[in-house]
Amino acid sequence: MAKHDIGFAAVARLAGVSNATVSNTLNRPEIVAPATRERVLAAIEELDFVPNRAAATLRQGTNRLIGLVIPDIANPFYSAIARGVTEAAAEHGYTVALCVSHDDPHLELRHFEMLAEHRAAGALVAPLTADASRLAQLRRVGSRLVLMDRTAPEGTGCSVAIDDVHGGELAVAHLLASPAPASDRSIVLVNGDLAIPQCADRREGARNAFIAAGLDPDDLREVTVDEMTVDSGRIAGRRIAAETPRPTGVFCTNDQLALGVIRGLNDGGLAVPDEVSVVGYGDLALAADGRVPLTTVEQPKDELGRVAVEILLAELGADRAAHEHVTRTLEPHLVVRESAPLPA
Amino acid sequence: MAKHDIGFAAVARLAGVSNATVSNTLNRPEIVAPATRERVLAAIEELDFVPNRAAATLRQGTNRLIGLVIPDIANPFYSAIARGVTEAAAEHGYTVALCVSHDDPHLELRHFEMLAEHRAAGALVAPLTADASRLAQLRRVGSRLVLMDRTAPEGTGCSVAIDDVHGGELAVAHLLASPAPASDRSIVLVNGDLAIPQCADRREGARNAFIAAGLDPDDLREVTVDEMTVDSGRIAGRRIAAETPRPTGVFCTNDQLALGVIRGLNDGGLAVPDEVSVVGYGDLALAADGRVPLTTVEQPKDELGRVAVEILLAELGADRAAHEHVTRTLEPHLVVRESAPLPA
DNA sequence: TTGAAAGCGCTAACAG
DNA sequence: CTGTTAGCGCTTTCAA
Repeated sequence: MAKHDIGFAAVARLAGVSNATVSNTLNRPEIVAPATRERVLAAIEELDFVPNRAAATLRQGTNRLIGLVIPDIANPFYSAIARGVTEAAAEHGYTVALCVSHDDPHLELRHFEMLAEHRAAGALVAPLTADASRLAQLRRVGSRLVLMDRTAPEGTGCSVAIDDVHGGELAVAHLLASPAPASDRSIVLVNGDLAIPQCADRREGARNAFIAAGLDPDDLREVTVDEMTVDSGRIAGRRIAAETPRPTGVFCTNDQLALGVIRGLNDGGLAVPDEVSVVGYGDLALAADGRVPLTTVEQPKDELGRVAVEILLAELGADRAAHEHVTRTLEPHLVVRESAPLPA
Repeated sequence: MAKHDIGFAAVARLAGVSNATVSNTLNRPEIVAPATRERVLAAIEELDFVPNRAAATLRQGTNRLIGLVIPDIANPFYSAIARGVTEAAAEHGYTVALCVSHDDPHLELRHFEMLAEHRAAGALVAPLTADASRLAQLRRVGSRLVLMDRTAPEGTGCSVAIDDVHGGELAVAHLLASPAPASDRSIVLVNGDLAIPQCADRREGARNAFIAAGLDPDDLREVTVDEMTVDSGRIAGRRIAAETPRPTGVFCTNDQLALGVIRGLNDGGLAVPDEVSVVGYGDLALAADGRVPLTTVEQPKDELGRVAVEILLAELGADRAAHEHVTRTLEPHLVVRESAPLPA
């Protein structure tokens, strides 16, 4: 990279010091006499010297590199996390290695091997499937891991997650709060596979909202879709429009689904929000700009990424043995838009 | 990362070979006798040995690491590129360092310094602003660069771009092709700042379409917005709805703008596509799912990323001096949806 | 086909 | 506060 590869030796010679002093000016400037420091810095400038991190990594056994392992960078949920991660990492002088797993265990493992070869300081992982054995496999690599958007089982490691139970509760409480008495309301939950922890949590929150309102959670009507996409949402929306009693509110566990449901409801002759309110989840960019701006639960994705970095760095600082695993939970917020306005 | 840091020496001892042979087994297996190779591999397995890339990098002076430098990873255009880049890089055994510049020249420079310290093989850069001096500064770092979504000036380096002139032409040709004779049509271009090369190119394409249809390009009506957002689009849409003659088609140079324009047009009492057709640009996820599915120009973003990686790797393979700079141009495609349907 | 040996550039004791 | 020194683990001639 640097033209003619210059090392500490050349800088030291030009500055008239030893290379230990060059190292110190770079890594612990405070212990170097100001005058010496100036001379070294001048020599560095003069020679266009670029320190070689590979050498430092080799010597120290660890690299200021963090792996970010996610299923898909084009998915806005993950790319928002990635933004938080890159910002926080840059602030701390760490480089981020972007590893996209496409949720392929083989690929994911290869990424971990690469990170290990680079002697990465650790990795932030957002696994799509909860497969415990895979996570165990990951930890086996020995690297420090922080799980994102998933809670690590009992002291197996650090993690940051979003409180989806609370998010589900916010959504349904809002649907229940509208003018008519709660008992007259009929709410439908459109959800994905309950094996996905997020789906199960959001449902639990929805049921909690019923309980808090003095209703029987089993009165929550549920529709399950195979894929959490606009298209399946639309099909679900049509079906819901045809059912009786006509629902007063629909909570979809993601925004794509909600967008589809609104269309499906419209297809079936129901107006949103005039006849039915719809709440989504996730607050994707498309939420605000759909045919009806979506009321949705906003997840602090940026913060999730930032916090993951901070937890990892804290873990690195701690004594290997002394370290207590940390689990942080972030709170989502309701963003009220037209698809489910505030009660009048 | 590896438990107790094992090196070639330990593997060599266990396999009863020298460490040169271990190195060869890993890097040039074909020159090692099969029996020997087996023994080495077994020892590696046995010891859970993870090679140390820092050592290799130190020795070789270069790292199998590619920097991806973009203004914003949460922007779907860039995250789509990132997907192509990570896929292609992984296929070639390269690691991707994600560097988000927020279009801050300082930050960008710091990222380049980091890449240089890591002895990265090169960097793929998508600069938001075309500032030539900044690009020159980047090349000064000495690293191999490939510009993305921008054409490198005359032999200054490699680049991959999308043919936005052609894209603009596709969009307006489609608007002009609808049933009524071309001469009865009135087209409005809603565009951002012409100082942005993409905006200028798309406009040029739009004018080319007029010429191709035998019309005077100066008859293309133009509206310029400050920001290319949904909100400014909406304002522009309202203004356009109030103008006479009423336009038959509107071409917006990005999808956010198009979404806003549709709303603004609706606000002004014009139905899309019944009274006015609207074409966007970019084919973001939100294009398909807005209030009216958007006809738009799809940019091959994934491919842009993949091609950038390939160009970089080709450049690395070539002799430093012998290398000819490569400029590739990718063709966009029109995706026809409801906002501007095919002529009946 | 395999081995011996010389560093790559940096850090971290330790001594001065 | 600064210098000396001994590697970190790998690649790469050069010989055998």
